[in-house]
Amino acid sequence: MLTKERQDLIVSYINEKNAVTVAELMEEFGASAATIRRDLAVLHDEKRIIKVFGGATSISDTDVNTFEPSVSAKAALNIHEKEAISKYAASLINDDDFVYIDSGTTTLEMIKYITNTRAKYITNGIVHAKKLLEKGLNTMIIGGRCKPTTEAIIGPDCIEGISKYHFTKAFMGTNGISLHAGYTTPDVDEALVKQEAVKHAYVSYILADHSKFGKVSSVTFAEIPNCCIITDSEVSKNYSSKTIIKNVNEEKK
Amino acid sequence: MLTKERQDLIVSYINEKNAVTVAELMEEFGASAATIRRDLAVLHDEKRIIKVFGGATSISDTDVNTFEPSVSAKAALNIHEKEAISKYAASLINDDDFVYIDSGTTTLEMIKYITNTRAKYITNGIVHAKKLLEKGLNTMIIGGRCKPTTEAIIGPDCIEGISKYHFTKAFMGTNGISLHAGYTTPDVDEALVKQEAVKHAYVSYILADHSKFGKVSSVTFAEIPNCCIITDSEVSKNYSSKTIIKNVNEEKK
DNA sequence: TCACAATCAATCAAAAATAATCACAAACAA
DNA sequence: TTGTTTGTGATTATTTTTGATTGATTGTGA
Repeated sequence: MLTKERQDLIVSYINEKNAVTVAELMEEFGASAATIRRDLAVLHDEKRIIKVFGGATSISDTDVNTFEPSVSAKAALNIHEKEAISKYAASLINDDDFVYIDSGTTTLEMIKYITNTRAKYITNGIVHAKKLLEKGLNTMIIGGRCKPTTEAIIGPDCIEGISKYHFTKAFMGTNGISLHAGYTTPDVDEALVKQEAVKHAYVSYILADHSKFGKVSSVTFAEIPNCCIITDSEVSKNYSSKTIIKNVNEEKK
Repeated sequence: MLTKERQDLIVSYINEKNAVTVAELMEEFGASAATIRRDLAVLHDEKRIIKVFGGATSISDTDVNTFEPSVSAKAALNIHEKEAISKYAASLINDDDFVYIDSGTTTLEMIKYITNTRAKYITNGIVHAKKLLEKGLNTMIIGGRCKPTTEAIIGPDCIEGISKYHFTKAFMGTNGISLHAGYTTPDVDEALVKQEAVKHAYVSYILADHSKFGKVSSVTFAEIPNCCIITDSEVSKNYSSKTIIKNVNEEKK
């Protein structure tokens, strides 16, 4: 049997079973443990499966408890909520807007629904820039150091780059929203970038589903009143007294 | 049996079976292993099958890479030459180098072969940045306007960004090399970016297969003596008198 | 906490597969 | 005819894959 063939079959097998042990795969394919482990290692690198201690699991079976899941794994969470939020956010873009799009999965989802081709777009997400380009939009990217896990652009060069511009609208992701800590994110470098972006935007929108409320991450990048929150369901009135809250479910009715 | 005829049959056979070994094809077509392998190599270059260790698989069951450049058709030309050039170029990178990687398909190919994880990398290609990140390399990206077709970053912000840095090595692509017009490219904006990159690099390497020689495109971005050409076969001695020419075929001996 | 078992990564040698080279034969052109 | 090109098979050195071994790491239960 071809090496490639066996690896393809292993992926199918794992996707069907959702989780398998090395011993199980040895039995199934008649190969040694070393070979199976090597296969799992390359398939893991190719992001076709997820290698775990003792075996492997399919990609869709994501682990929700990781500190900061990789872009692909994280994207699976709260799909419907994100979709509604993203669609509404995209509809806010007008002609002649100069739009900043923050890195992150929520804002990436939003790009799918952007229809305005007359606005100008700028982002610090590598994947975001590519998606914008594929839609034929007028796209710019901020320069700087690239963070491996989230594929976001960060660092002093990035902040300096942002400081030259003045956006009419900024669409931001966040990891936590709380009354006393404001908008927070786990990475200090990303927080600095977000902070600068919000500072240079006429209006900043925070895209966040209900699960983000009450959470606090390591670093604050903006205070609650500085941004307009776009979320999917009712939240504490404490937030609405300080900023405009667009409840997407209500909007759709 | 005609060579061409046999190759067509091999493609059909592989498409039907999805994956076959060389031994299987020897049996089926009564040819030697050498002949079968030659056929597979040809068919692989023609993108009609995918050659793997031990045999071949059909094109259809390839993993759909979500981030492949749409230029795949164009990229099929001069595969072996580009591969040899790319490998050699990648081998030039040392620890502590600050490497600029120009946008374009040749330099994208080169990233595959980069092994040095201690060097720092910076690029104006969006896909390039993503590939570098996926390899776990220390990656930066230049900011600026994004050009839709080539997914390259260009414009005044890009040039200003480059001007802040000093690269130890720059790896550049080109559309034409000629004695009187120097290195040329069709797009004015891209030319300006390339010009600035060469200006800020201690050594600039031009990656170009033999087909680029004698060609002239719209805009010149550097003169012949300013860069070191890495190419695949002998070219006019007029070039070698003005710069170092690394003949990859000779290098391999 | 500890010990123990299971699992893993690194290494090595053997086997399999490959690429490069050579020589031969058939097809072709002058 | 003669010389050249093209395809083929055999040979050989190199590369890839594989399974076994070993020492390190991880998870489990006392």
